[in-house]
Amino acid sequence: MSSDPSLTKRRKRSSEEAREEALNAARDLLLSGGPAAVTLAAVGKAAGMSHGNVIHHFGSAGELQTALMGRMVKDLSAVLAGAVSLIRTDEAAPRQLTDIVFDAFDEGGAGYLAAWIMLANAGAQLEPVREALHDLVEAVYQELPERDDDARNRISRAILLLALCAFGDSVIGAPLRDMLGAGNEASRELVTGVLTDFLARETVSGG
Amino acid sequence: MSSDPSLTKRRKRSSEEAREEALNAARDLLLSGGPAAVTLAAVGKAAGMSHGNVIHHFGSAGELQTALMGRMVKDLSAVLAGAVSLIRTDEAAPRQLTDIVFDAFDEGGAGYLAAWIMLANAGAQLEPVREALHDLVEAVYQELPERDDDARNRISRAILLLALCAFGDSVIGAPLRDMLGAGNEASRELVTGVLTDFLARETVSGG
DNA sequence: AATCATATTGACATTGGTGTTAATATGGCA
DNA sequence: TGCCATATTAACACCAATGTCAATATGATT
Repeated sequence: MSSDPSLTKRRKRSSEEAREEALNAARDLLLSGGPAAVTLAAVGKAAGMSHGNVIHHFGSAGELQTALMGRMVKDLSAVLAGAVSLIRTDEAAPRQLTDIVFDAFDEGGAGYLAAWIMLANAGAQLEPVREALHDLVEAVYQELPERDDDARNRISRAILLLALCAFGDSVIGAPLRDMLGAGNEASRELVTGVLTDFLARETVSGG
Repeated sequence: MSSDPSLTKRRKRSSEEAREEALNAARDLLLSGGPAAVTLAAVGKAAGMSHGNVIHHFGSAGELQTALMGRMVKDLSAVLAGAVSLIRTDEAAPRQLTDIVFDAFDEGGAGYLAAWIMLANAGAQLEPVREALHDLVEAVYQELPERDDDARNRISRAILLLALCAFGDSVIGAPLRDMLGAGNEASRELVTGVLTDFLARETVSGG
């Protein structure tokens, strides 16, 4: 009467598996319920383990937060790196670049995460993004027919605007677009237009 | 030995004064320490009252949060309304408009607040901003020499981009600009340039 | 001055999140 | 199969934040 395999009391995962499942649960909780929803008990329940076990794998609640931030920043960096390789192989129309970065920020929850990081005064956590952004600027730059300091500068500015808008849109875009009577794609179209201008202006000097 | 006026044990403010002082303290705490720093005890201490008194004036911690959100949204709306009247009197160069909105988001802490609101799934709190944005679009629109649906649409998009960037820059702008080697004014200059394009394009059709 | 409404306080109870520990089950390995 | 490292758990103590309440001080009004 106690041999039902579906009623297994415990399930022993590897340390990495346990961490990964807990981080996935924590991420879902953050996106659905905000920072306050990311508690040890809630994460444990969502991941199918006791809250004590979560502590066992991360050390403390704070370190769980840090790990979550680190993983999502890593994901964002990976997506940006993907954009880099795409740019280097394909011709990567501005709209593609826009979509990649926008998707990275809202699908992966990177926007909410970044906002959380900044609100928590943990801006240093974003550091790994620096290299990814740098690579992205460099990749776009290398695609330009005319390369000089001014061009690289222009690309940097374009990426800055792209990142600002992608972040902003992921966090507050929905209500803002609604207030302004703009469609779902409005922000992306807008940024794509600006990017196109920035990239097409390589023959004109100054501005 | 007990007649020192500076040692007054209690100070009885009006209900409105007490609320205002508590909200100011709560706002400062939010900006300096993040959402987690806004506790009844901390707010009370910063405002010079007991935490019980804070509850007495707001009803609960949640209602304090709601009140804080409401006040800061109201402040933001007021700043935007100020931009409207400025546009209607002065000629309001794009850079002025940029500065007003950017300042509203980072000086008043509206950016952090909006991020907090969105993270907490309280997006409905932003509703009062709708009218302010609408008025702003209308004010800029009325300044255009050539007014038609397309022009109004273009203004809406410009305001959307302005708001997205102002919000994004106030929350995550500092680290992003640093990563991209851009100066403090980079975001504003960038947006001003785009705004100028949007406003100057009134003679050209389409795009 | 006496009265009154209420802003204010301190002490208490409660709840929820965090962290600790000892005991237990699990899966790999010899 | 038996052993062992460790993932896992339940029960505990602890603390911080929230909320309640009775008592008190304060400023205004009469």
